[in-house]
Amino acid sequence: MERETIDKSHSPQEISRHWYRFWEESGFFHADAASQRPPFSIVVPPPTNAGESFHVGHAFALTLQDVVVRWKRMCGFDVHCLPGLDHAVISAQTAVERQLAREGLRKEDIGRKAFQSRVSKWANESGGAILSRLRAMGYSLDWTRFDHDATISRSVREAFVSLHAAGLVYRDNGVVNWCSQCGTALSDLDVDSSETESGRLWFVRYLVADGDKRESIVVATTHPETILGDTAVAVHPADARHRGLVGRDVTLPVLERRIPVVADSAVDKDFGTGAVRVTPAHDPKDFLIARHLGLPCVNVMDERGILNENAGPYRGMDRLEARRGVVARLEQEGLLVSAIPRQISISRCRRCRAIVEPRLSLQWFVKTRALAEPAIVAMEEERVTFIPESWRKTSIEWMRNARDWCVSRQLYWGQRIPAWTCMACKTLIVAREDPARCPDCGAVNDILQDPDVLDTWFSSALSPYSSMGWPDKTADFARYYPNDVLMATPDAISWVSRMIMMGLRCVGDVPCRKVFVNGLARDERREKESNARGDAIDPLDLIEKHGADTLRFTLTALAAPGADPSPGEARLLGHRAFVNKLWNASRFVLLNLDGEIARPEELAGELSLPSRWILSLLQKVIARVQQSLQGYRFDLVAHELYHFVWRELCDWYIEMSKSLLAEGATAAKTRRVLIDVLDATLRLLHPVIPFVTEELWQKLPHDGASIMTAPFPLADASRVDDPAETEMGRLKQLIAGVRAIRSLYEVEPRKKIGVTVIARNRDDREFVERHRSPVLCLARVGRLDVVSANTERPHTIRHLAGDLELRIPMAGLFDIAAEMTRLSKERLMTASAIETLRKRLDNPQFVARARPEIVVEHRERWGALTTRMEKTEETLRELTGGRQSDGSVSLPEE
RNA sequence: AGGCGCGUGGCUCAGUGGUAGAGCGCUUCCUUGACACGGAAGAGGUCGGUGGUUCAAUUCCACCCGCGCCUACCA
Repeated sequence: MERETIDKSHSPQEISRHWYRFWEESGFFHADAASQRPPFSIVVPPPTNAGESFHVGHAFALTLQDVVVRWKRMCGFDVHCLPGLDHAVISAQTAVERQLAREGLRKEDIGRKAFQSRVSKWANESGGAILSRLRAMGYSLDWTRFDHDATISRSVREAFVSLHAAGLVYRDNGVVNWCSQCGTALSDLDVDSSETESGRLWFVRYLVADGDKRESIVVATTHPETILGDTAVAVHPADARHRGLVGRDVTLPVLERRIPVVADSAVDKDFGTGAVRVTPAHDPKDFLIARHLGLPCVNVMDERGILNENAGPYRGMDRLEARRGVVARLEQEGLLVSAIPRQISISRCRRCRAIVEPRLSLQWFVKTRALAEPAIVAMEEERVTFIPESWRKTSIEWMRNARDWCVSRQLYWGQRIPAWTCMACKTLIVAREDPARCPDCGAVNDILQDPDVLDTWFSSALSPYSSMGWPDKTADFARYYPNDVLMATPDAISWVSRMIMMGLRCVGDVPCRKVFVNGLARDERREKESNARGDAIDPLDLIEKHGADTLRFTLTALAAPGADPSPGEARLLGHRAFVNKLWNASRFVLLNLDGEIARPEELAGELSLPSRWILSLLQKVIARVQQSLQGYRFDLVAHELYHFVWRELCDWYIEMSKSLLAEGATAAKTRRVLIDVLDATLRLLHPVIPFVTEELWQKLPHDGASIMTAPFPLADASRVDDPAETEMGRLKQLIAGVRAIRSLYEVEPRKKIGVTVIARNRDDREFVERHRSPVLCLARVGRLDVVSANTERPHTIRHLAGDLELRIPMAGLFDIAAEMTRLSKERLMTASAIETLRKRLDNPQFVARARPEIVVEHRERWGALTTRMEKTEETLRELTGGRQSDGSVSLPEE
């Protein structure tokens, strides 16, 4: 048979590109709605196309997702998993506005149409960068179904119109988060309010109008410039200090406007002076008070954050300029009582980082509470389950507290709101199709569409079914909805919550049955990965340096529930070494295939101990890996396979196979076992490290076109062989025991030594004889004797390897004092272990109340330790005798 | 302030009501034909603190301390 050659190490870049193209061109990623196989579908949380592309957090969630996808596919499922990419309307628009600014232009200068085509171009480039990273990571996504614009806009209209008809979407004036740099409203989730800055709390005196000059009320404010928009001063109705002023007017400083003093229970009596200025256009709470009491609203700022005509002398200034002006004026007029330093929390736009201020404007809102109720019920009834479970509570909590969601954005780029106004009769029309005429007055002209677009998350929330062609009744939708699972990062939990609300409302079922939430990716400084900070790690750099398999294996191994992975350099190197180890184990197998190879059915006959042992172990590994995958314990999957490959297959089986391959009697079967075990191992590893496993699998004798369509291994109970595992355990202990003594006495690694085993009985003797060959080879023993207890020679190194007693005569000198120190330490350790057990066994309560098998186990352990103790003490006595004669002992050369 | 989570060897993390584990790092020795991205052997932890439940607590409970994430408030 002609076999491929294999290098000493592999080149991840080349094989990755090669195999990804092969998989994609072979159509292995496609879902097939006509398939007879059971369906399995996954919702992809779309990476935001925000120009910063794709960070480690995405790589983390998507890697775990691809592990599931590949595993399910190998288990025979027809898997539906599409690449996702959301519009990120603000980011896209901001990026293009910056480009324009460099050309000295504003979006208004080039017009909506031209602007949109520029954003579209930008989004394609930026999106392309993300999509190429998804490929580089090896994600097996169905690219043939990736079509993110055409159907989405129909889905969005359908959802919006039906929600509006049900009264769950409405248009109203409201105080919303306003980003004056982006020039748009933002939802609560678009705002980052974690930052504080040093500011001041100013105390300002408002004089009572028509009153005594001494009558006044003092209010506190952190934003003095907005007093220009005050329309009242509010106090608590039960506050005795101010009761007399309620109903009277005060004079607004600077503008000299008369405003009333009102009572409202929303005021906190204990804060500041207990009197609060009411600025309905710039504070959500004040807005509610004003609405309640019928107070006017005065907006003093335009959409760019510049003070407007309502600001009197400060018109045209920005906020800080106006603030300085107002403060100076108040000081001049003696109305500034005091100013104390204070940390003020500031809100920033998550996209452009500009400071966000509340501002009154006409917007579209989604009634979150009403949508949340059925979603909360669905979670409580476990129609959606969370992994880890605790996220359910977080999601419910989020839904309970969510305020109405502002979904309109004053942008040029994004899904236009399907609402029109008839200029003739002012009727508001919300419709699926562009209206040709006004349904009210019949006008055909001057029906203007709302200029606003929808929040990115509005359409993203629909993606679990919009991507399947909803609202059309497509075969995909019928087959793959609801999705089986959604795999998300923790910061997407509010997005997931909205998705569940929208799914239940729009299509009447949850978007997915399970939500898996992974840990939060951190950088090497253990800080949260952040796009906004701009120094996030680009997974592409890691891939180029270490290979996608290494990155994937690292992320998988770090995916312990609740743990926050940080794929630092050292960690990646450790896992890269594993990939290399696997490569070289495969190389060993490939280089040893010349010669007869037993047919699979021949393994049913007699087999060597190591072969029985590794096959038995493999079954257990398969079972544990399956179980871990089912429980989303990706960390355990990685650790299990790491340990099996390195610590069992390589360290023991491959080592022992060397002598088995050298003997005619065992060689053919050993080749078969090596191939079978490696083949199964590669298939087990394929979901985690797809590229290298494909490369190796293709080089090995194999059936089928690709490892990714090969069946995932199933445990074969008939191969489980506990006696073989026990026997192998004893053998490993014997070899390790000799090695430990060699190392302790710094025996030259090349030098062969002699070992005598003290056989207690026939069983011990036969055991050693049976395994003479691996002991000679793996422990570098030149001569192995088995003697009865009465033939032991004094003054040799004595060692207990498990239950076997070894005597190792050392060539040359050995230090009695050192040997005694070692044994004394061992005696001490053993004594303390015996003491602990003795105490328990002497306690009548323990014997009476502990489970009987525990008591038995304690007795057995106590017995074994006592025997060990006796041996150790015996040796110490012998050594003491030896020292009495000459202080050290010279032993004959072996 | 509230919700959730986390505190186990130098680092990152598993785990368990009854002998404390892994990977990386560290120490010593070794280029022996799969692999120096390697091999062999080691060192290293009173499992955050205090109480409680129990024959027995790193594990269960309570409180405390420290850290993280999220939400809210901040005139």
